[in-house]
Amino acid sequence: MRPTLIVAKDLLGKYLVRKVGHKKLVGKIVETEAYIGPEDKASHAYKGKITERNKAEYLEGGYIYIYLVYGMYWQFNISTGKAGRPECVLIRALEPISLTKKIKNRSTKQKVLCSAEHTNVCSGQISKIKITNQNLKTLKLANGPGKLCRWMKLDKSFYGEDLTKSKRIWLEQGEKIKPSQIVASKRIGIDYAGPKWSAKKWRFYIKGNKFVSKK
DNA sequence: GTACAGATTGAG
DNA sequence: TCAATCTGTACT
Repeated sequence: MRPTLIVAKDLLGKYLVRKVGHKKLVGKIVETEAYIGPEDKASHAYKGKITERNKAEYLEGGYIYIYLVYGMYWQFNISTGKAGRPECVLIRALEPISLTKKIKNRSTKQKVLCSAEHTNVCSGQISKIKITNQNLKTLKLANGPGKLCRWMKLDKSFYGEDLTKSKRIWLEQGEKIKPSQIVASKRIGIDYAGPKWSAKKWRFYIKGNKFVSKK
């Protein structure tokens, strides 16, 4: 079983695929955070706490731990480590891949304002397109942990599901991210855990990617 | 039983 | 800057 911090970095560039009806939503993982309980004060499993809400965090690696925050947003986590060890990786942002075909058709008449490239894997084809500022706005559907769950229609019904066996959500290899492209920084919104834990650079994102959540 | 903060977001 | 909205936890 691989260490959680390694998994958090390896997940960058992978494609998260969600099947809704006959349609597939595909998003490239561009931002993650590691939570390593029971030592980690920012973890829901701090001091080995187990509740109905967080018990999926104790599952062996590869299961879905999903929960509600602020009464309205779902947070999508993947459990890591051995069974009984409360460790997980929070997926914080996705770059929408499956939408670019639509965008591509529309962008032909628009001036290219942004030089960022975007990979299109619709219909199994891979091609690069230019992103305009307007397209960028349209594409920012999953640049935050709550937003990506809304986009992919993820909720409590996925609680404890095996990501390696599910027919409605799974991971694909995606793109190889070089270590030099990975930025490590402080985790977001956990200052209550105190300086020792909030200072840990356990948030990882792809350098320069336009779909990383703000800050 | 009641009070309250929280791994967020978007509108004003 | 703040409201929306709900669950676990720590109190009374």
